[in-house]
Amino acid sequence: MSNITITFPDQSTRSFPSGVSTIEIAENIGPRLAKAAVAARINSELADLSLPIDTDAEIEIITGDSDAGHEVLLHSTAHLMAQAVKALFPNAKVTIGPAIENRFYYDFDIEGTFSDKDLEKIEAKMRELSERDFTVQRVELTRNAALKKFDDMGETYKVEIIEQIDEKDTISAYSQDDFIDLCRGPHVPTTGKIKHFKLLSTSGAYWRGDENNTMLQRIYGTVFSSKKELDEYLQKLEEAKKRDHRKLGKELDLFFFHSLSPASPFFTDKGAVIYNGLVRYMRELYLQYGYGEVISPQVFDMELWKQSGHYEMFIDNMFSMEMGEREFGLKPMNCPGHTLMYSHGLHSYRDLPIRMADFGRLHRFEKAGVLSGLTRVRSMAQDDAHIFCTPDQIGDEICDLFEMVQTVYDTFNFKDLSIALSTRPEKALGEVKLWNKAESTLTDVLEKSNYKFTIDEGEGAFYGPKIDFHVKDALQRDHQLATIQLDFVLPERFKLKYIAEDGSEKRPVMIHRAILGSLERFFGVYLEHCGGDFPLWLAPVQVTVLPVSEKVQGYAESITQKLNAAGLRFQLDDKADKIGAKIRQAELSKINVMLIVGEKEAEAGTVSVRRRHQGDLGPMDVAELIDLLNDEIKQRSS
RNA sequence: GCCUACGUAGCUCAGUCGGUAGAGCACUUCCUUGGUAAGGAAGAGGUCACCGGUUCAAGUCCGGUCGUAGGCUCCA
Repeated sequence: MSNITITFPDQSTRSFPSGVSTIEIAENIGPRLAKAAVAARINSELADLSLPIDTDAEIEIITGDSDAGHEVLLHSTAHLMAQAVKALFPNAKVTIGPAIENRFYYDFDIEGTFSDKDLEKIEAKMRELSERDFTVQRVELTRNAALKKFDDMGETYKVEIIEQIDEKDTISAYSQDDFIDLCRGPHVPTTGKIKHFKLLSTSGAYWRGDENNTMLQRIYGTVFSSKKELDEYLQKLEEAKKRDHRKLGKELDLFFFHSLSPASPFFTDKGAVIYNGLVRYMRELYLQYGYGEVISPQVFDMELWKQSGHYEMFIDNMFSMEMGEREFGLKPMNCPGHTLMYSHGLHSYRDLPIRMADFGRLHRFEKAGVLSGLTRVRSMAQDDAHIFCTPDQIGDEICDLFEMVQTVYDTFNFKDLSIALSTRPEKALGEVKLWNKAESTLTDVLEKSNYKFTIDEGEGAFYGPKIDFHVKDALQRDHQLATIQLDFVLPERFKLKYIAEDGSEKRPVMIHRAILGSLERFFGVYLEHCGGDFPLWLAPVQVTVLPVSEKVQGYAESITQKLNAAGLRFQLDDKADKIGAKIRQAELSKINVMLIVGEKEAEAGTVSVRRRHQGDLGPMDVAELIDLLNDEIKQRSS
């Protein structure tokens, strides 16, 4: 038998007999590597560890703790789960079971549904199947053989999938014990490699994601290469639950919902301080960047929405009302109203760009099933603005916007900005020519900027392409916040114009843009990001005065008068509680600054300062403290 | 909209086999006047989401409605 040369990622080479498998190579290198191995990469192609290699090749041994290995592990665990389900529910039909980020799922067509008890049983069965350590065997089939095999088994979904596989592609299946599943692979060599897994939840899911198809039963689960990683992941899920903005919103008394106005938040006085703080901050930036703020109507004759295209594209998401002869629509967006404001007067090219900001309340009738806390609501406001400009002003405007976005995200301590350009969707208004022009303008500006960006084909708004900004929060979750959308359609529909240098009438371009996005959603995302520990400038209660006993009530009141005069948001906790209880209460309410005043302080004319999560900072002069706090507020430090 | 789960005091949650409702925190009052994360006692607080059905009897069983939550493109 001849020998072949294997090249490793570090470029070292070794000779092996032809027909050697990656697992044999791994064993040759060391038993620990062989144990951790889940798959191989042979000449950059993912493959099973058992695949015989008969020519010179570059190989990489993939372990479960790498990204590629984790994906293999996730996918193999989905198979193990399918095997367990088929063992416990022989009538279940399998469909698909891919790996997704940190999790996997598998959709089954079964009579009835899976209960939590079923999940436990399935997980127990999976443990049993894992311990029996079956060999996972790859089989390659001809198209007809595959069709016959899965048809004989009654796996109609698999038959449907095989029918759609490209005739040129190899059809493969993987078996473990008596279970066989159509799959491209690769997979772990034996079921015993799958140890640290947990089933997470069940839900309904439509076959191929189409609500006209059969509803399948989906089970989500996760798996890691070590118990430590699994525990860390589960812990992260717990942490996310603790920081859930709905939970924090209730605990900190910031907002609530009522069934008589579904999905429409009520912000309490405390929540409104934060909400208005966000608005005030944006207004300051507007002043700096040359925006003018307007106030526009809430309700418009349907005529407007017909002209704008919303009637055609968005009516299912609009609140509407009939009043006598006329039909009105509650505005879901500000843009059509803004075109009316633009058209109210004549504009010279000298007036452009006009940057029209509006915090107007918007209503969108979102489907009941998609509503969620503050992140998906029916009543909201945006830090919305429309920029009316000439086509050659677009570049400068977008550069300014990039700068503004960066400033805002720095203020809120959001790192890891990523940018996506979304292009023309299937359901779109306007000529393809206009779309192409808009898309190439945005691509140009993006390429000139230093930002990295990806392209989301077909994800644009129906009136124009857009640039979306994503950030990562404190738990590394991705959120889309800012958006910049180019629009050549609305100006056309509303016949907007400006008088150009040569006296002719020209069509302006509209840029729709929001930096925080919806204030409601931003509120929720930021609440989770900061975990309820708001910076001083946004905190609903900035300072609380805690008298040690009733003897110093008068002195405590004199302190609150000074705080009041300094324009700070304060509280006085003059309940008959002991100081420890008052401090505990203030810490739980996440109040930034606690001022403890007792007889010592009253005599010296000072306050003892305690900052949230920091403990006792010692006595300080009140005037001095107020200066420090006002500085901190002015700088918006986080 | 569809699937599943849930809805009991302001909040967090018990409530077994169907027999008319409970705790802790918060609240009110009283005692305690204290020094950096919970002093003590008493009291008040409920149309068990809503509507209907079964039953001698429903928080509990059945049906419906409303609301809330997790999902519903991530190609075998």
